Amino acid sequence: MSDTNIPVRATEASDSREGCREVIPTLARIGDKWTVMVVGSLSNGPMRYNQIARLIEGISQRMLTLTLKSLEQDGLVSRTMYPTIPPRVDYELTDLGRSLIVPLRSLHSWAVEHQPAMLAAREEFAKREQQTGLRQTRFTDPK
Amino acid sequence: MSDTNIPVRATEASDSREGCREVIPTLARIGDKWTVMVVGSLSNGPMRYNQIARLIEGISQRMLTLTLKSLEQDGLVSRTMYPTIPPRVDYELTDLGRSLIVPLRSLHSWAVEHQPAMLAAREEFAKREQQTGLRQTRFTDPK
DNA sequence: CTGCATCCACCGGGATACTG
DNA sequence: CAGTATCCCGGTGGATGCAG
Repeated sequence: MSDTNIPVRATEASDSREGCREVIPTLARIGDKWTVMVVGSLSNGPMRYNQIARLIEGISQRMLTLTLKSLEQDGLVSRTMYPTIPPRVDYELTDLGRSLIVPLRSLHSWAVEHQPAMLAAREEFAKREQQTGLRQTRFTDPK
Repeated sequence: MSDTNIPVRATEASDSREGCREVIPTLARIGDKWTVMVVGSLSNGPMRYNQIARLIEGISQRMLTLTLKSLEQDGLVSRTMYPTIPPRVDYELTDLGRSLIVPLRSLHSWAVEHQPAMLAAREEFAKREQQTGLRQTRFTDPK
């Protein structure tokens, strides 16, 4: 028995491999910082445009508008306009949008739990860098 | 009864708001498509550089190298070099890296389950766009 | 085979100014 | 208040070439 070299657990292989391809588009849509921030803000209930803007602080009008619009397109956020003067617009998570909070929480847990480990790993890596840097393999002269 | 307008569930408010800030750095690191693809590929066991490259197909050397290096920095992937000729390098998920699969799965589930809903929402939105487009509010003339 | 270095095109996103 | 339109810069990432 035993073949040449391919130890793939074929059972799960395609699952994990193909599986991750499916996450990409979703991740591209909902994975950027502004989207996460906006969804996070709206998770407390409906909000007006400027409320969100002030809450997030650092986001540009442009990005807020774009983010909200794309969220609306994807059916994650609903937009309600009151044609009063001055105008008022409320944004609110849809059921779909709220359902997104679940995986987001999962990510959040992981982040909180493992952030320290990652930072530690970074520093450790930096040190190793320096050490091996002494006998660094330099092909071309540093300019 | 009923007050003016602020229905905030203050209990969870800061949690959700502050909470999402913590996810940002993590998301920035592990949230891009290449990282996800690489982690997904490695979830089946250790792999060599070119194995990954061929498996992912579409990734440039540059991006693969950069992604792997940053993953190594963060302690998510371990790198083992065999100074043979030709050289051989194995990449493998660390425990930390494997732990990442959990939230990734969560995201994957959500993606698979709600992708259709999002697509549907998109098309619906496109239609509404057209309709309201007739009485579109155009301030400046389109050049 | 594994990987760095360089050049370069693209566009994400900030600042600003203007409209309804 | 709630956006829209424009300019513009920095970073992301692809293609190529070269070295251990």
